[in-house]
Amino acid sequence: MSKPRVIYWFRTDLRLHDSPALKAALDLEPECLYPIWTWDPHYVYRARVGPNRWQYLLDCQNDLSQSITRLNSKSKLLLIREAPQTLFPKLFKAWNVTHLVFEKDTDAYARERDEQVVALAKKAGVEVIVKTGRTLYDPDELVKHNHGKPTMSISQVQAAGKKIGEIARPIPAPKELPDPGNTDLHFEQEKPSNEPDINAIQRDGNEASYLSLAGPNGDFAVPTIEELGLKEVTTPHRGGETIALKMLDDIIADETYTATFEKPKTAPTAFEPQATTLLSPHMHFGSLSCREFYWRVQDVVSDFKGTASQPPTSLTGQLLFRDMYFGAQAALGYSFGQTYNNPQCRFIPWHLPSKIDTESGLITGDYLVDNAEADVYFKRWKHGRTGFPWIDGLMRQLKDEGWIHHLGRHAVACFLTRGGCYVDWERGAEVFEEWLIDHEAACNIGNWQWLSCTAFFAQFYRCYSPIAFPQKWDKEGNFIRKYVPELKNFDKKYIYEPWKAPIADQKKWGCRIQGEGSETSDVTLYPKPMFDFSTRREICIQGMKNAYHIGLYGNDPKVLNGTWRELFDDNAEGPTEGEKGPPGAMVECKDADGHEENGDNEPPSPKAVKKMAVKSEKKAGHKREASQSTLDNAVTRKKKKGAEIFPNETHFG
DNA sequence: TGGACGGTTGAATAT
DNA sequence: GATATTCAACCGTCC
Repeated sequence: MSKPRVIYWFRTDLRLHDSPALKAALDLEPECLYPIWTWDPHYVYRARVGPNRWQYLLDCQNDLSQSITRLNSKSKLLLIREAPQTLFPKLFKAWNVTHLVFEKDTDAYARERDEQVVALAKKAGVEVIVKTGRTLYDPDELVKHNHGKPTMSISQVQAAGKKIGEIARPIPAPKELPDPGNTDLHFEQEKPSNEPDINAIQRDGNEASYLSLAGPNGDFAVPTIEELGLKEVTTPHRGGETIALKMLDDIIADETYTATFEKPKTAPTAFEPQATTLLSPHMHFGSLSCREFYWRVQDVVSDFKGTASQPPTSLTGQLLFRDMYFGAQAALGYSFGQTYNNPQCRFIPWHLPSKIDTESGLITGDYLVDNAEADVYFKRWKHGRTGFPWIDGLMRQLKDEGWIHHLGRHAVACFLTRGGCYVDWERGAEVFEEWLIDHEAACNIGNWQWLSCTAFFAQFYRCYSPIAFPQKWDKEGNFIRKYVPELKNFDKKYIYEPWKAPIADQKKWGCRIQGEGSETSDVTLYPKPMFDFSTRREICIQGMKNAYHIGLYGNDPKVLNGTWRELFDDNAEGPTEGEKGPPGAMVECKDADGHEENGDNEPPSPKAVKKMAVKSEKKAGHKREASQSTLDNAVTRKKKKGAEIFPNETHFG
């Protein structure tokens, strides 16, 4: 009997150390092992991926390929540019494959894809081996031991984990690898459709990833950013297992840091160096195993002489949160990523709700503008032009570097949703998906639900102040001086609220506080705050209180069919007007019009807002655009400029 | 059953 | 300046 001919399919496990699936492949003692990566059009065209995360992925692939070659000079990572669903049947035949091995992936899309691939393998007579390795526990096992329910708290994860048993010790990297065997591709490439191409906005060159199966040189090489047509890479953070293991070594060498780490005490304002480990993107791409991290930390903690920190605030506690979100996603599938039809997610009538495909019950990736002012808030938030230096600094760091501290993510997420803009958390999650180099769908979705108080967390009256909160760590405002350089000369007294600085001082410090964020290149200008924070906070808290009182969840029939509006006052915050409407929080009208300008640009008090809301006119057959007529006026003016500010926002509204 | 309690990371004020 | 208390009051879990 001939020896196995094995394809090892790399996906979210771009490493050689502690890979249970790779070990399973090698345990077959194969005649040949093909280490492959399939260039999935889902990632190229459908998921939101900015140039920085692309670069990180390419780093990981290059490093892995070199590591493979070090173990066997005939081998490397073979990148094949076709969708796995169409490629595998041809590949099985061409390479006479007997086994396909890969690491389990419980993401909603990945499950669908892998089910298809397994079925194709079965049809071709290829044996499939799938091993869990991405998380501390198999997410499906966590769910099973949590009474079949999504894991929604750390105590549930701990209880379920206890039943599953001890977390596995890491497996050493292989010392040798079999030859890959014949790599001829004597078959036609099936080019995937690039419609819709959600990543078009990430490119300024020609996207050439599918020109040929084995790449432009026919050598299966990792593509370049240029080949993918992507815009400039700006992050200083680089990927790859070699870097990841070095970073881990450095962390572990500092025993006190490792053993006494408490996440809530780390400073979101710290840079060079940051206060946390920066290992999250390595976890995402699998260039570092979470069990490797867990046990290296745990062994330091066990030997530590002082008082070590405990989960959930300790380093290992961070991994439990990750597993919790994976467990929630594993149980809920696609519905985890949206409010609509999600039994665990509270329904809040946020502004800028997602469009819903009523056939599938899934969000489309596009959204509706129920309120022009909220859309301006959202775009100014996204591009770091809110006029709140703490928020703008974080958003600029996110856009440029692809990483911000966890508490910084809290600050901007609270601000966009329940603590300022009252904009749908799904909008924020999409921006993070686009820009974060460590974007992990489960964790990102879960954290946005947490911060928006729609799941996992409920204390919506605990609201992050963009002025007071950062001062807990950075009274001098050094973070602001780095990421909002317009304000670098401002006195610390005004650094978090520069609009309060006297005009004479503003001139002296070389930056005037004026305008609405349209001047993006002029460093002598910084915008006025886009609203009065305490006013907006009151409006939001009232809105949350009201929505909590009504108490709907995403799978409520009234949410599914749109009759939830019967339960909300027409003047409540959000697209609440009328007794009937489209499903979810969808709205029929998109653009505000016909409002007169007045010169008053001051934010209204909560009382004034209430009064204006009562006065606002209703037009028959035409939904109200915003709850406050005066705010509409201010917005109409902003909106015209807004269209010029963000010319690239083609996929929005 | 209902009341106590915990919930990784608030803010303002008092000591 | 650091730490404790109060603020107003949410949810889900647990006994």
